Amino acid sequence: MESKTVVNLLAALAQDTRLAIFRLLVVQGPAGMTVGKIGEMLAVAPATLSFHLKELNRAGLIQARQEGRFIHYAANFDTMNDLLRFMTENCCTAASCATEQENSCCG
Amino acid sequence: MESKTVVNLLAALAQDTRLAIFRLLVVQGPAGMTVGKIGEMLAVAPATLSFHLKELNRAGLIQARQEGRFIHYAANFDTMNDLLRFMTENCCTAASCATEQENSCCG
DNA sequence: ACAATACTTCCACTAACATAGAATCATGGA
DNA sequence: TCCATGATTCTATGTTAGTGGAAGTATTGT
Repeated sequence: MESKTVVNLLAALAQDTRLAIFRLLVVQGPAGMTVGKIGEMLAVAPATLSFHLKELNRAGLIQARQEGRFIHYAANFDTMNDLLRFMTENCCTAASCATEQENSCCG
Repeated sequence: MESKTVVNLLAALAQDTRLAIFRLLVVQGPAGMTVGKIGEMLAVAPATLSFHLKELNRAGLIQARQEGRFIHYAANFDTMNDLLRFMTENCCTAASCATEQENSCCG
């Protein structure tokens, strides 16, 4: 995973509303949640919500699935897993920090 | 770990120069590295470097140690560990993602 | 005390981000 | 076809972040 990609992923999550959206979608699992429902749960205006969903989608952290006139967004666990692996390997590996290296959350 | 803290930590790392600084310091271990040396390695102007070091320090990701007229900055592994734990527990926990939950990089 | 070195703060500028009302697009039902 | 609904895009506005030259602070050696 490239350093530039990592920065984009971190930037995507480094915002209150977006982190909240992502955490919400993680709980929902692959089924995801409609834009309207997300907006309702988090009390975010449609335009603002759309903006943040676009950001998360662009980063690859969530993915859209159209169903009729509803759009379901779901967390992309693979991307999150890659990010966590990078962070663990590159940001937490030193003499003082080499006890347990084997991490992995989603296989 | 609070959600607001997490956003601050992610924001601190979501920048090319800062991620590079942190990764560099992680490799150096507790001994850390002087500001001058960091600037030399990454080719960053003094004022810019100082700005980013301040940001990382404010987030709690690095810590300063004065030695004579040199200031050594070292990665704060505890903070990084807490962040990784939060991310694993809150951003990667769903039906489709509950295989191995036990992660931890620095004890 | 003076000069040199190591960093930081100040400042001004530019670019990027966040927000939301209004307009628009797309889908499904009457 | 027309309308209602779900979601996005357009547009405007305010805020925050990143950059680096110049000036300031702190420490060491002479």
